[in-house]
Amino acid sequence: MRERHLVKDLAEMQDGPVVLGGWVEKLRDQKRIQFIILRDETGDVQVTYPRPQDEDKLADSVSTLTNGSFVWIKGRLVHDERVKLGGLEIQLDDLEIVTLADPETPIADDTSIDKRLDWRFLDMRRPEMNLVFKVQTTIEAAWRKFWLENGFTEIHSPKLMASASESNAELFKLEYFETVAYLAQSPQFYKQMAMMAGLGRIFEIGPVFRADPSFTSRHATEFTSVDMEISWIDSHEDVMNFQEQLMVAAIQAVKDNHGEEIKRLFEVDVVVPTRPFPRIPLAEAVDIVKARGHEVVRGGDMDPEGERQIAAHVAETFNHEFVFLTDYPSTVRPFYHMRHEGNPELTKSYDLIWRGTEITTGAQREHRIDILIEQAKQKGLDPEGLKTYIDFFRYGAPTHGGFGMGLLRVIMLMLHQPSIREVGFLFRGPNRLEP
RNA sequence: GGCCCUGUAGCGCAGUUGGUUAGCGCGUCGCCCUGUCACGGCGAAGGUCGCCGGUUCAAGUCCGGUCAGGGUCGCCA
Repeated sequence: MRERHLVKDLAEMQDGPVVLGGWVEKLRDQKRIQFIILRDETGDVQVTYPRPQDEDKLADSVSTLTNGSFVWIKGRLVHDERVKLGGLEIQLDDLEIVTLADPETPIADDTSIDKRLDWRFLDMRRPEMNLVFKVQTTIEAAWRKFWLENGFTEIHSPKLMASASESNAELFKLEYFETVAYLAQSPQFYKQMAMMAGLGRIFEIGPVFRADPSFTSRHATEFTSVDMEISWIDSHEDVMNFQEQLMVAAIQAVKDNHGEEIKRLFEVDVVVPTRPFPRIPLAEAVDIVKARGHEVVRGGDMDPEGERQIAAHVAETFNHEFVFLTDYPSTVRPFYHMRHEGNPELTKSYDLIWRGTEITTGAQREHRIDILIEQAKQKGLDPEGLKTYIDFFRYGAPTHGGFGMGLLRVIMLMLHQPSIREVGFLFRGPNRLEP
């Protein structure tokens, strides 16, 4: 493989010969001097070529360049205060055109997100987009580091299933030889299975699918779910405690590695949250929101405006961007959430809200098979249809709990972006299967 | 799926009460330009006004339908 220098390293290098590979961001083609703004995945640099005489092949070659063309540049690095772009430039010695680009691009920086998604590979040449995926990589690495240091095992659960993992709604159905299969909408049952398998602590980062015709800035039909499950917990408080540490680890890592660049490109200050995060029982949160003038109409659950209101309350009262809403009513939670001892109306569950957007649902799970079956029946589910799942609990089960978190929502909120579409590699929604 | 909004050049937009040849900025192309850096100057190309139908002497403009997109709600992560 041909060695090349990266633009981001040039500032620290001494003047001398360099080789760069990248694409033409802008060509300023004057009669006597030519400037190429060259970009690679790490930054922009000016390449300069003063035409030595009227007839010059290299200058003619530069003139053929179009924006977006991929090229090799051979030249000499020169630090020069005149150059506003980083105080340095490359004096061009040789140009190799790898591929010329069509001169007119179908999108520009101010193009709406939907058209930019059509041409995502062009959109992602923007430094902001490059940074988004570096941030994502840093977040996942921080989580993995935390998990590995705390004795977790990684699992990869199947995404093809014979039946629904939770409800029959929102399921994608597909042909499967002589029968049908469904795409997993959650690894929920499998990560619980791992507890009964004695794995103790597990995590999974993987795709999930929801056939939900939802048109909002924070929903997709396929997205990456971050899941964790742990045994031997006393309550959902133990799960929240782990999640806090994960969020702090990720945000600290992003701040350390990309804080300045995020400030420069997104004008966002990355704020590492303090622990513990505020915790508010849901019933109390509903009252707080009501006192602020927003009546939550749906029975005992929080609506999006309520989540924004409670986030505003928490920001004012605790100066905190996160809040755990805890102890949701059993009416709005799935059958496998454990209920409070002595109060079956409430579950040992929580949602994590970050700046007004829900990013996580977590809970202690019901591990006692007879109670689990009873709760399924109360939800109108047929235990026969859940046989594979319920059998997990038949041969001994530890107490356990966990959570699922939307990766794109975390990144969207981290970078203060208006939509998960801005921060995903490619978006999948009810109206989008391409590219 | 409900409600609201938007579809006009490659991109972002303007278009008056329905009235001649549909404009502006960016981009693209051509010529000029010795250090530009949002380079600059001069010029040019580029349009089935989302689509179908209706009203009218006349529709980008009004009406109906339809398609696409956005926001929001429901639902969730």
